[in-house]
Amino acid sequence: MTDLATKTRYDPAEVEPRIAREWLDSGLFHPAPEGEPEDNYSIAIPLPNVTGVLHMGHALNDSVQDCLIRFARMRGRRAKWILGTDHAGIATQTQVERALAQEGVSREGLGRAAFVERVWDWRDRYGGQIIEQLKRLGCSCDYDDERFTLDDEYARAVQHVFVALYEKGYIYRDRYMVNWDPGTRSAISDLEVEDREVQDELYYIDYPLASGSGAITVATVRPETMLADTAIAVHPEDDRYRRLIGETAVLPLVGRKLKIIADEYVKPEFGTGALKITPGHDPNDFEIGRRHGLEQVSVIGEHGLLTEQAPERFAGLTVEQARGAVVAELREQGLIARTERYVHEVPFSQRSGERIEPLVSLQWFMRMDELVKPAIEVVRSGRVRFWPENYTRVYLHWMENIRPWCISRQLWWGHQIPVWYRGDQRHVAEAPPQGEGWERDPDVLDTWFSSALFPFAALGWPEQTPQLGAFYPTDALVTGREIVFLWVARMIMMGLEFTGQIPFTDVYVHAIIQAPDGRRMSKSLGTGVDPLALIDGGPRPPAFETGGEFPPYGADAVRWGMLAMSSSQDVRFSEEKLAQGLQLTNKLWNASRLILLGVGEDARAAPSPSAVEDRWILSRLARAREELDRWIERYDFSHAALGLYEFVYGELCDWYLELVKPRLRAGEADLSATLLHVLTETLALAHPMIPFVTEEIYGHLPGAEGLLAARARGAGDGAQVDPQAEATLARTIEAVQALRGWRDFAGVRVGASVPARLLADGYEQTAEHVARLARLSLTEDGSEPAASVPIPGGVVEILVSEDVDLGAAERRVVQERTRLQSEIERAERKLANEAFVAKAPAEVVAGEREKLARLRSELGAL
RNA sequence: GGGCGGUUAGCUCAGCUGGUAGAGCGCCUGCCUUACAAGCAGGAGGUCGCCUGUUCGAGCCAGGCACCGCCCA
Repeated sequence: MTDLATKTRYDPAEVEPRIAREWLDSGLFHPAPEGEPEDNYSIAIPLPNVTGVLHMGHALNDSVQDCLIRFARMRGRRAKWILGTDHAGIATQTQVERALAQEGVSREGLGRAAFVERVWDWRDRYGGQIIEQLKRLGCSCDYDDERFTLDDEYARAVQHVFVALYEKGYIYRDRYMVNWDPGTRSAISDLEVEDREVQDELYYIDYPLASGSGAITVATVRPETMLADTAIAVHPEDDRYRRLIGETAVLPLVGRKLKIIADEYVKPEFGTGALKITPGHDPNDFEIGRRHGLEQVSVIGEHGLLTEQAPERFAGLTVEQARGAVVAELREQGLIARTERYVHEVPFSQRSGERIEPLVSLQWFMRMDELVKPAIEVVRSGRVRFWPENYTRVYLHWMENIRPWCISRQLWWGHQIPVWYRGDQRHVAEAPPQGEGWERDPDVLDTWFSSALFPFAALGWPEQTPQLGAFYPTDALVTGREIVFLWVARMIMMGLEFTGQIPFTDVYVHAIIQAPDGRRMSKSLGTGVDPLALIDGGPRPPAFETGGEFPPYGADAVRWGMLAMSSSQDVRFSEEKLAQGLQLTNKLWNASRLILLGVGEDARAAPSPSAVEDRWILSRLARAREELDRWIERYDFSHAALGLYEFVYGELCDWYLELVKPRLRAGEADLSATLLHVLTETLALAHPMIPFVTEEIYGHLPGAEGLLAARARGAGDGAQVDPQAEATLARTIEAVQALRGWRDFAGVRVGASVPARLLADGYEQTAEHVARLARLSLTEDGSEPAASVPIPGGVVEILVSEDVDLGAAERRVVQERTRLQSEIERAERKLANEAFVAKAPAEVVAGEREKLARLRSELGAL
């Protein structure tokens, strides 16, 4: 244990590993599966990706969750933070493929079984990294009960769900337009697609009319897809083209006959007002094609190469090459009327960064229209609440417009779809079919399909396990807004469908920590911060102005800083907040030293107020606890963090400890007991936010038993609000501040004790405090005052002495008089305003009158 | 195109139902005062993005504008 007497600075690097070990060994984070979910408290962690390492988003997300978990635990609830990692299909597969590529091996070369084995190896070797990092942050997850979404047990839950939904008719296979990601060579869901602005070339192409009388010109940014055109569409009201509706054009280079159709989707003002329709390669055209019963032609295949359905000379080309070839031929034939620059939004894969190729392909889909209904209901009715609540509308809007979910992925790493085929036969079941010749569907499920089951599958569902009985439904789900749809909404739907219960009651959507440039932190832009570099010290990201190294802030400072930054809107990363957190830990450390080195070995914590300041600090403590509780219950962590800081600095250290120092030196027993009590309770208040330093200090308390983390807070402390003591101390503090300000202005030497008379009411119990903290020597002497300083309830007259600069004192008086006069004028003007007196609420007017009276008497006293 | 949020001190952010603007950092001055110099005490610094309105009174309410960010299509 750290030596209190000599260590004047709190040293997180020395303390944290030791405390972390104690916590883990204690078994505290691994609660027995007992009791009822209503009494217990649980949170399912947003599954970190096995390939991942901690980033700033986690640091905030996990600081919040641990604060909630520790808070609940210290209020006597059995608290479980459900831990797991996600197999992260695409991300993991890509990472392993990249590693293989270095060895010159391809996934295909290796074969599926061997490849999957390699991924497992990789996962076993590197997959635990983020879990170790959570321990470094001090997170009190249930590490003894960790899930992986590809564990056998979990996989059974996933298959069970697939089969059940299939049997209900919610899961089906269909040819449909999907977002094909050529980078990962898989379909991806709408939610994994992002639009980016791109500058393209808009080509105007003449399509000759079959009648031979001229041509119709269409505009397109993707001329290569013309090879798959099956119609031309115009707006039904467009006079320029009305006469052509029903006619036929001839597709250049291919010769296919294209019917000219009318559809309201076409915007007459865009391009020429005539739109080539390519149902096989454009989502909007796909819909139009369905409406008009058009043929679908696919000239682009899954590898992004032109297929045999294209004219032979194009087959096998890449999309890029095909565009060049098509444009060249069209030019040769004089069919390109003109081109122009065109800036527009184009879908890209968030996974690979490549441009999405919309393709029609055979995929598995999930109907959401039925599942969505109860999931909308539970949010509408408030059984599931969003914090902040405006996410309710965002959620409902998305849910009300939900579309089928493409759940199959052309990957090898993941939950392989439990469907087998033999000729025309299809077997959908958790177990493989009997007999020869069956072939399993090669696709795997979207990773989010399995993570949607996490809150209950992690607890052993579909078995009715004790864990499930004790901890499901969970209480809160803490997340950034980017996965509200990807994950939160789907968990609610799956939870309701399969357990008949909401998976959690509260969804807290927290802020996003931005880089100093006001944008999302990004590794590639060099604006990402590694939380471990903040804890241990390490290089600042290249894009940071200050450069150099982060000092080692320690886990508590990082956690406190994260919470302090976590307001309801996005915030820029603020290293100052971490520094403030470090100051707080250090302050607590030193305040504890003062107390612990001052009280006797045999002192024990107990509230034993014997002076007004004792009642005051107990009162403030009670209030601080009440406020902190309320803030945390409302997921307002920045106020909770700052409120704690304010209590520790502004009340405990700056005033209470200063007030009681003489009594502490005198070895007063009641005071020792009270001090220990106040310290213990303060540590308990602070612990959910800054667990390490508080646990460490707790270990030094005489008579302390067990772990602070396991201690119930506020247990039998009798701290209560005492308005009388608060009023007394409020005026005492104000008086000291007024006097200190005056001293400084009047140039009184710092150490000098100034003779003065205290002529004010309400200082019966605290006159000595005022005198000591403002360095006055109080006297009844009737000599002429050099100055008089207004304080609440009266005035302090400063007597003439060699330490008082009379000129400066006089200037101070003049300044003060001017200020008072202008305030008096303002109040008088307000009260002279008949409209104000007549219409403002009576108490406001009365308040103004009181203020005026007070100002006048202060002016008089000068 | 639709929607949401933001704009307050040099920086990062608070500011509850409208009643003369706050914190931390930074800056200035003074202090190594026996818990803490990663500290203590004191101080300077704001037309609350712009315009119009409602009101006795607007950072807060309403309408408009500008810029920034995010979400959905």
